[in-house]
This record gives sequence, structure tokens and C-alpha cells, in this order.
Amino acid sequence: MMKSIHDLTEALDRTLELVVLFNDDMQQELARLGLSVPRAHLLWLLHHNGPMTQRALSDALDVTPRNVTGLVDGLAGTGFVTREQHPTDRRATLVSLTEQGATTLAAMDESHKELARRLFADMPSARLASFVSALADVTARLREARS
Amino acid sequence: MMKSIHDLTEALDRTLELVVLFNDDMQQELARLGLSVPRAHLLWLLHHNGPMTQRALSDALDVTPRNVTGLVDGLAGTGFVTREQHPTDRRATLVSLTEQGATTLAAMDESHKELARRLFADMPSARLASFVSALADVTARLREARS
DNA sequence: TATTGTTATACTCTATAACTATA
DNA sequence: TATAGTTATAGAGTATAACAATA
Repeated sequence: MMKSIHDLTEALDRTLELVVLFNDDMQQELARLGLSVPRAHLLWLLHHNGPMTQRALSDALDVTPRNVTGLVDGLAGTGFVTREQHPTDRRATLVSLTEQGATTLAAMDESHKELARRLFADMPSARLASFVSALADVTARLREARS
Repeated sequence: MMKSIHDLTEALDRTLELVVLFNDDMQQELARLGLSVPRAHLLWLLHHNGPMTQRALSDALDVTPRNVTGLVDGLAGTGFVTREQHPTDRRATLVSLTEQGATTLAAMDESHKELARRLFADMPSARLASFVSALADVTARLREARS
């Protein structure tokens, strides 16, 4: 069986459908925790790296320092993070998770695992492995196509 | 081989990686055409449905009427659409693609096909079919998990 | 009365540019 | 002189609420 252009665009359309669904799902899930995607991304960085300067956050998030000021303002205002003095550099600010922030991250980890189970637990091992491998292929192609 | 929770979260992480990549890619591609994702979504609706009232656009995009006013303002200002009188209902506005808008949509269709080729043309038929089928599974699971 | 789209207002995320304090 | 973060300003996308014109 030859592949037609239709088969190829169908694969892309299905992929995009999943992309849109995941976006919506993420946004709704986070909204229930009082978070947006950019704010959750920042929290996630703190969760994995420990306290960070705003400069480091700016680099990691690939947004301007000004933008980080705004995100941290929001997260501090809603109790997820605190600003503290940098021990040696008095220009810099260290942003740390509060207990509430850490608790929220733990909840996100849990619901991440829960989602993984709901999506993949019933999938036969071989099928799952083949899916993951195909995903890796597509991801690599997309990366190439862009650089 | 038993699946571990690690296998499941790895599958989810790979999926999310792809979601993020696609989002970035889409955004960059559209930016080159002078468009954002929400504006492109509106154009796409006009492309597939013909001229629509703002009310119909509001329903289809699932945003407020006020938001549609803003999106149409932007798209009209950059020459992608025009506002015209509704033939029978003098309250309503019909939004139509300009020639520039139609041309842009055609270009989007082309680059959509091009991307489909780059991502999937080299994939063996059987592997592609299995990937699409797994995507459909995951999409269905995600839909269930939410309702 | 109900509907269409607008004005008024506000919040989040994003950017650039100018500035302060510190290194 | 360079760096960290802020204030000032701006624009896009989102929302609610009040309102005008029309059905």
C-alpha cells in the first residue's frame, strides 16, 4: 500500500488534534490550582533546581527579565513563592517555593502520574513502546525541520 | 515485560515534549505570515465556512463577542478580512476573507502539507498506521478523562 | 424582550527602553 | 563598565458589565 499525501496530512491533523487537546487540558488543570501555564513553568523550574535568581529564571524560561518580574509578582501575591536576598550578590533576588508552592508541585506530580496511567496503562506494552518510538521520530524530524 | 509507572510517565513526557514543540513551531510559522494563533484560527474558520457573523465566530472560537471584536479589528487592520453588512439583519456584521486573507490561507495549506511530508513521508506505512491509531486512542482517553 | 456588536474597564503575558543599585 | 532587577510604556488576548441599535 502506497502512502498518499492524504495519509500524511491525516497523521498531522491527528497530531495537531492531540496538541490542542493537551493544551486545553493543561490549562484547565492548572486553572483549578490557581495557576497559568507560564507561572506553572516557573514553579516547575524551582521544583527541579531549587531557589533561582530571576536572571536564571529569565534565561531558563526564555523571556525578558521584565517578564520574570511580573510572573514572580503574581506568584508571590498568590503565595506560591517568596523573594529573598541573594547571600552574596546584593543586586540579585533568590526566588524560592513556599510550602504552598511545594505542596502544589507535589499535587501536580501526582496528577501527572494519574494522567499517565489513564492514558497509557491499558495500552499493550509493545504498542506503547512503538508509540513512544514513533513520537521520538516525529520530535526529531520537527527539530530538524526547524534548525 | 511489565510496564512500570516510569514507562507510563515517560510516554506522557514524550507526548508533552511534542506538544510544546508543535506549539512553538506553529507560533513561529504564523508569526512569519503576520499572524497569531487566535487570529489564524479565526481565518481558518472563514476559510472553511465562508463569511460568518461575529456572533457565529464567537461561538465557534469559544470566546466572548468582545474578544471577536478585537480579533477582527486586528485582522481587518492588517488586511486579512473585511467587515460587511449582513444582507438581512442590520444588527449583524459579516466577516469575510480578503484576497490577501485567501492567499495566506492557501500558503498555510501548502506549508501544512509540506510539514506533513517532512514528518511522515519517510515513515514505513505500517508504522505510520500504528502511530495514527495510537494517537486516536490517546485522544479518546484524554477526552474521556475530561468529561 | 432578546440579540448583535460596541464602549468601558481590567487582568495576564509579552516586549523594549530607561534607570537604579550593585559588582 | 557590566549585570540584576525595576519603573514606564505598549500591545495582544482574554474576561465582565453596561449600552446602543435592531429584531
